[in-house]
Amino acid sequence: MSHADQSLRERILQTSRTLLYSQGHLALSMRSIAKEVGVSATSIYLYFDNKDHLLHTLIEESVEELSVFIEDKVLQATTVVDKFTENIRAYVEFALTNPEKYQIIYNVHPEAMSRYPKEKFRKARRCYELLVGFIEEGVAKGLMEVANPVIAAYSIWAQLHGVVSVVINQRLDNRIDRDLFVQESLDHIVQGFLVRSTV
Amino acid sequence: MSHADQSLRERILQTSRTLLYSQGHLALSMRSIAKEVGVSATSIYLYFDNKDHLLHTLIEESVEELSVFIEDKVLQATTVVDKFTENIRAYVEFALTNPEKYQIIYNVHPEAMSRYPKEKFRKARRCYELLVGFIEEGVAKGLMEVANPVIAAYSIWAQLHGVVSVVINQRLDNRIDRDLFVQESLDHIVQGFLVRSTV
DNA sequence: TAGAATGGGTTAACACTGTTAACTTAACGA
DNA sequence: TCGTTAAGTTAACAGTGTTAACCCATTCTA
Repeated sequence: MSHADQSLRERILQTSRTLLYSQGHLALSMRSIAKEVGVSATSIYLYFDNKDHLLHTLIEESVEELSVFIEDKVLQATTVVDKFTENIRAYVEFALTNPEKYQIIYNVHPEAMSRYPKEKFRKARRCYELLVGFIEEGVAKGLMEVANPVIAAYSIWAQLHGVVSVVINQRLDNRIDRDLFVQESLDHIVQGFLVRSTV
Repeated sequence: MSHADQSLRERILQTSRTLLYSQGHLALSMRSIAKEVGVSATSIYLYFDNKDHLLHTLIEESVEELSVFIEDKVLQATTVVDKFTENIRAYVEFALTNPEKYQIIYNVHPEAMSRYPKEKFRKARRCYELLVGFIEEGVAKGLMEVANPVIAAYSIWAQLHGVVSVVINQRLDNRIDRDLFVQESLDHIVQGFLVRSTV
C-alpha cells in the first residue's frame, strides 16, 4: 500500500509545505523531502520535472489560498469603498498571519519564477481583477480619483508588497512599532486614492 | 607578486561583483570566484569568514553607492518639496538603472541578512534620515501632512521597494507599460503626502 | 647566522546539493 | 505464460560550502 490514502504526489506536496513552514526554505532539499515522506529522492521526479516545478506547484497553491481569503473577506463588505479597503487590508492580513505562505509566493527562489510560464498566474490575477473592478466602480461613482485603474491596482499591489516585505523580512527599524507602521502605510496608500471628502 | 596592484581581498570583491552582474547570483560560487581570480577557493576564507560574509560586504558597498547617488541628486534640488521628490525619484532611478546592484542589496540571499548585525545598515540609514529631515521640514512649513515623519519615511521606502521589485523581477503584467507604471506609482506615493494646494 | 615563527597560500576531503541513467519488481492484458 | 507498463529503487555525476592539514617563503629573534 504505497498509496495509502493520499497519492504520493500529494504526500510530497504536503510534506514540502510542512518542511517549508517549519525549517525554512533553505532546508528544503529533494532528499530532505524524500526522507520525510519515506521514499527515495528520485521518486519525486516521477511527479515533478524538477525542483522548480515542485516549488511552482506550491506557489500556485498559496496563490489560490490568498485569492480565496481575499474574496471571502471582500464579500463581507458592502460599499465600494469598504470593499476596496477590505481587499487591501485582507491582502496584508493574509501576508502577516501566514508569512510562510506569503514567502512561498514571493521569496522562494525568485529565479524559479522567471523560468515558468506567466499564464499560471491567472489565479493570482483573479483577485487583482477584483481590485480593478472596485476602483473602476469607485471612479464611476466619483468616490475615487485615479488616471488608470489597471495601473493603479498594480501599483497598490506593489506598494503593499513592499510594506509587507519590509515587515516580514524584519528590515524594520527597531524604533518603529510594527502595527503602527502597517496601519499608517495602509492609510496612506488607501487615502491617496480616495477623493478627500471625509478629511 | 601575488598582490600585484590590488590586494587579493579587493580582487575577490571586484570579481564577485562582475560575476554577479554578468552571470547572476546563481552562478556565484566560491569556486567560480576563485577560478576567475586565479586562486584556490579556500583562499577566499583567508579574507572572509564565509560566503555570507562576502555577500554582506558586497551589500554594504551597494548600499554605500546608493546613498551617495541619492545624496548627490538631492543636493541639486532647491525647495523642500523638490528635495523630497528628488530623493524618491533618485532611489527608483538608481534601482532601475542598476538593477544588479539593487538586487545585491535586497535579493541576494535574504537569509544571509538576518544572520548579520543590523548595525551595519547605518550607512543605509543615512539617506533615510535625509528623507525624514525633508518630511519634518515640509510639515513645519505646512507643505506636507503626515502623522509621524519617521514612520512615513519608512513607509515610503517600503512602497518604493515594492514598486521597484515588481518591475525588476518582471512581475508586471504585459499589458502595463513599465515607465507609465513607475511614474503613476511615484506620483501617487508623493502626492499622498503633499497638501493639496496645487491640485 | 641558524632556527623558530608567521603570513599567505595550497591540496584533499567531507557532507551536502539537484539530477540522470540504469536497474528492479510488481501488476496487468492478450 | 509472455510482454508491457507503472512505480519505484540504487549508483553515480557534477556541483556546492567548508574544514583540516600541509607547504613554503619571508621575517623575527637568540
